[in-house]
Amino acid sequence: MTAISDVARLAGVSKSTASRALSGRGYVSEATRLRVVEAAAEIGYIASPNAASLVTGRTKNVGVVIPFVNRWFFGEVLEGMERTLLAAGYDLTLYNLALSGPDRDRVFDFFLARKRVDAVIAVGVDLTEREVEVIEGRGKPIIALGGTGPGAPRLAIDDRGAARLATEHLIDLGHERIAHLAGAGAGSAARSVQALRRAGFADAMREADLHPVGESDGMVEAEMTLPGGYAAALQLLGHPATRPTAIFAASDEVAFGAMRAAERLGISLPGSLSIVGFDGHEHAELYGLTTIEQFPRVQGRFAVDAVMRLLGEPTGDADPVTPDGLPDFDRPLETRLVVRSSTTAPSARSLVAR
Amino acid sequence: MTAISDVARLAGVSKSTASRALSGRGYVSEATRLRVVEAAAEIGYIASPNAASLVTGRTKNVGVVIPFVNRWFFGEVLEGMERTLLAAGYDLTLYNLALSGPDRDRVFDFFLARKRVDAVIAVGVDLTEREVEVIEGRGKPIIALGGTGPGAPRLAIDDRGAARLATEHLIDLGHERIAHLAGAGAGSAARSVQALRRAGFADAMREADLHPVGESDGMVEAEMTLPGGYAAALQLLGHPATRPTAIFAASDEVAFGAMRAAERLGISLPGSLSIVGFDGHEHAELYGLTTIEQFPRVQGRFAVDAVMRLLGEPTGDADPVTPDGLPDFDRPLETRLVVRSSTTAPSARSLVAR
DNA sequence: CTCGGGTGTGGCACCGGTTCCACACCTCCG
DNA sequence: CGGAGGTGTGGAACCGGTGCCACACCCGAG
Repeated sequence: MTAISDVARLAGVSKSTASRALSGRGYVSEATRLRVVEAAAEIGYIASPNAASLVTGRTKNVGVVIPFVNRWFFGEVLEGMERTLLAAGYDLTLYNLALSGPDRDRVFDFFLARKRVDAVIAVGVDLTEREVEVIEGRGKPIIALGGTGPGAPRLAIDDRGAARLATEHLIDLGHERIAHLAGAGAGSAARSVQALRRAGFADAMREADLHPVGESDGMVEAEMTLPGGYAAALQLLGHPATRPTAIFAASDEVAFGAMRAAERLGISLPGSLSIVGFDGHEHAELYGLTTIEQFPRVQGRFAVDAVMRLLGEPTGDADPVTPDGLPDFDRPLETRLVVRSSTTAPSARSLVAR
Repeated sequence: MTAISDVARLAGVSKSTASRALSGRGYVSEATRLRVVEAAAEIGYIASPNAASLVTGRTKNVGVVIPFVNRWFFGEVLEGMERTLLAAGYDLTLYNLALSGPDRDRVFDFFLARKRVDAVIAVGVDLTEREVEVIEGRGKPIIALGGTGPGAPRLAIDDRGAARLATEHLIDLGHERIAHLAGAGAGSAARSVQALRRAGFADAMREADLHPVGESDGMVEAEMTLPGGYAAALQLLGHPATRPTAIFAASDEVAFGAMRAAERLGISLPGSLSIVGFDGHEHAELYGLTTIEQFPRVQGRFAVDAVMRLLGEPTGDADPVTPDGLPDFDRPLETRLVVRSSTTAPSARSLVAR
């Protein structure tokens, strides 16, 4: 519609001067700069990012690959990223891919490979080497937030250590019959994060010389949702004889489902059953859930800041960097155990029942 | 990196022939088309969308404005839109704007006004006339999904009618002391949708000649979240003398909060209190919540289909259209009352206590 | 006074595609 | 047999910016 040449004509200067005046690069006298800016405002000129990208090779757009938007953790991360990107003048293009398969390949080989994004952030996705190569081969940074997989720089919490901490909290309270509601990797997403949390649970149990209750090492797989936790907990708590006195759930949503299942079965909380979750869900306080807090909104911001650094954009300084100003991919992101009313020492009766 | 001229050279044809062969427009002999396609595959050529948009004016990118990502309804809508867009070969650029103010203006005046999106979908946003004008003035379609406000074509449920239906369900069960947990418009988002639901509640009460309980016409404002519903319900249920026997909550999340508050106060459900929600949240079944179901994932698909129609793209035929093949913006989207265990007739005692 | 360097501006090529137009060729029909 | 019309291809302009380069001017230093 209105191009920079229109602005230039109206301001009585050349295209190049108009470009310099509007972008702030190169020499322009203050007087002409003002004339150009006014002319631009007068005709409602807005630069075409396409044309600019074509020559500069920068799109000011970041692609975000995320398996879910409607699980609390992912939604928070996404909101954190979007706000930070918007503030930096960047667009966020969303690729919501739940599964592996042709759709996933199409996203990496076509959508992300085109020159439409400057960088890629993969949230909770186990990237394959090939996927990382496709993106980096086109000269774009790709970073992972959570998830596992080789190749890409990663920002992540210490899932194994945090899971161990959660389990140790139960052990310290005196529990001996402890079960783990482990996340079942729906699709490929974040499957191995669940494996890390399992390992942390096993670490703590082994060290305390405790045998997990029930079959399969005291772990029951649950889909990482509230109904998933409910179903798995029903199964786990079904037989009073083998019932654990405490549960470590792989996520708060799973923990909420387990709480609901206990309620349904008439098991009082925390009297007969302690539950600890993982995430720091916004409802955890209301339900009195002890949990490992992580801070997904902040993580989203850190991920964007890291990408901005890799792209050479100026950023704030609140995020972790190494001394040379690059993002610090080695230091784990912050987690914190928050003890609430869902965990307590096991009752005398349940200890005897052992 | 690799441009179409490289492909052309390798295939031994001109740029224009290569372009025709790859895009499928214009005459190309089958033999040359094959040669070009092979050459492209050989060097891993992927067309630059920027260059194409520059001349065609189409970006194959849709901007989505949405106030929250992390509330169930909005998350579902977003996932529905993203899948549908991806299938159509379109990108989704996300603008998560919770509030009015300079950020919001910046999104409309700068981000959306640029030639980077072909169309805009605003979800649960009360668009101002100016905002619609900015987008349409640049020749791009803008449609609203839910929300209110003038100007833009809108796809929406019948909020008022559905709220009335929910309230009538309680009245039909015999309740007379009914309260409404009304949504407080956090920021500007969807405020007036909450007003429509209030009006539907009032319609039903008036028609049944019932006086709402409590001050302010039996309505207590709640933030549209679970903790919001909890806090508001604590307030509403605090005085046994004025306690309602039934609550219509403006959303399922508010209803869940109210259920939690009732539990905390020792009010048995549904014996002493019936609750009906609004949305058809994925946890409603598990908590036995009677609710007005709507289908946000499908709504997201419909919204995208409507935009595709406006852009002249071929689409599936599952969505509502008028006889002339344009999106049907007049027919309300589907809702359905689903009765579960959270609603029942009031107990004899509570009727006497009246 | 001359020369060097900083400042301000315009011309022009270029990014990577699409599309219009001209042209060549072939076929079919009157 | 000539012309109309369909098919296949290349040349070149163009989309809307950016950035290199040349040039003009001014000022201060030698």
